[in-house]
Amino acid sequence: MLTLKVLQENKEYVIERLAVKNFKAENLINQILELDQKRRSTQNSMDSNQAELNKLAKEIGELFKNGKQTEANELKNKNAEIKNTVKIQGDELASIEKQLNSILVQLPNLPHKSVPAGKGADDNKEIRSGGSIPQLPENALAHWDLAKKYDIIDFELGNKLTGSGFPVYKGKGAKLQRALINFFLEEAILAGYTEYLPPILVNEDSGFGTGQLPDKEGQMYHVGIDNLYLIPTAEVPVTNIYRDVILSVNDFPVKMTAYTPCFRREAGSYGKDVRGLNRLHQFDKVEIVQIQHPEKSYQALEEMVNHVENLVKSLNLPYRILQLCGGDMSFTSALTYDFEVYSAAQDKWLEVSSVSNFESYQANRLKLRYKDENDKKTTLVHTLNGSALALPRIVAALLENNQTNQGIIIPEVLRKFTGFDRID
RNA sequence: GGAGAAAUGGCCGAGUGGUCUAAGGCGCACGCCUGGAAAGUGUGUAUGCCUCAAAAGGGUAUCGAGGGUUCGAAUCCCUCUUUCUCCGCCA
Repeated sequence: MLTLKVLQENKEYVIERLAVKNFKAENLINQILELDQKRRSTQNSMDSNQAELNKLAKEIGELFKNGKQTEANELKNKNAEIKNTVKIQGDELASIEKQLNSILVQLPNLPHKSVPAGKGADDNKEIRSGGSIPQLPENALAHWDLAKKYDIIDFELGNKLTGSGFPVYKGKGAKLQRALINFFLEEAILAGYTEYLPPILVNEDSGFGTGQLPDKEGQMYHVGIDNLYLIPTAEVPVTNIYRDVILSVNDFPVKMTAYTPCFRREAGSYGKDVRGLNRLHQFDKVEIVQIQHPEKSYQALEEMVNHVENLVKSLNLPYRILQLCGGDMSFTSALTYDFEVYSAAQDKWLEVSSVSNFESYQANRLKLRYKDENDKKTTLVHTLNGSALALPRIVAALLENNQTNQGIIIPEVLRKFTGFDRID
């Protein structure tokens, strides 16, 4: 969430920036500033009452010790009144803080200066592209047909076991998944990321820390009996490793990677573009996360974009990189690049990665700070993450683009992980 | 799942109602000492919020978390969480 400080000091700027995300902030900010005013005066008054109580308690103690019962009892009466006031003020303060917080979390992150205004996907800006679109044979098939032809992914079986959107990978299809996961993890490790294997169920605090709760509650599967959530991305457990942590300057950069399955309810997106692997309820993904000094976070973002670009390049997939416009960006992001690969038989661009800088927005929720050696103050860090990469759409594009009459050709870089060079 | 024990600062650890403004040690930082280092020695060493133009300073809260008793709680009571030991179950 945004800090109170930025709202107090740069109200007009915040309103202007949030308009880029098509968000009208003025009313909410006014409410916040008013509540904050109340919070401070209440706290101020409560603290001085409490100071008075502490002083009286000491005096009463002294009087008892000296055997002056009567005087002690007089002071006790005086005490009771102040104590009651403190109690009322404490309740009031808690209520104000609760209100304040509930409004504060409704404000999205400020988009970076470079973010273009826009309503949706059509207004995203292409940064660059690469690879070449393949010439497919006349009888080219979409990946769901190829999956059936070579018996490597069974969508109907997933329906039987769980429901739609939970495919079953089989034989070389299953091994291809494992190979991709290994390839992506190895590349991340080579790039200096530390591998983690985190839990895939998280508690409410973690969901709040990275911004999934309370805004996107309906998008996560919830295990009610234990009040836990299935993660929609490894970002959640991995970033939360550093919840409530104070780093020192020489801890930077923190670079972490993790493979996890990801679970998304995708409520409201039935019907369109959900065929085959295009949109699933469970899928595999390798994620990269960085925790950075605020001055270095945009440099880190570029580094992460380059990392992801090298992955799609090495898989020989035609790709393009988009900078998202304000209207298409997530609630928590300050700047996002999306990667899309071209899936030739479907004739579609498919999003396979999203790389974002959250600046201090998540850090503020996470209470993730660093301490400067010189001024001894704590400052919020910047957090970033990106998919590197999400598997299903990569598999879709690989199957479709690499189909030949002799089977599906496995990209060179994957062969040491698959142990085979084609699916036939 | 059942029974018992425990949770204190970066770490170890003392502390069973007021002198806790949390002993002592380790670590770390800075100084002194030294030719340099070690040893020795001195000082400092948490976080949030409020106050202050800022800094300094002051106030307040925090001893696993949340409630309660009391004029006063690290200390007493209740609930929860986690860890350890034993029992049960189990890949």
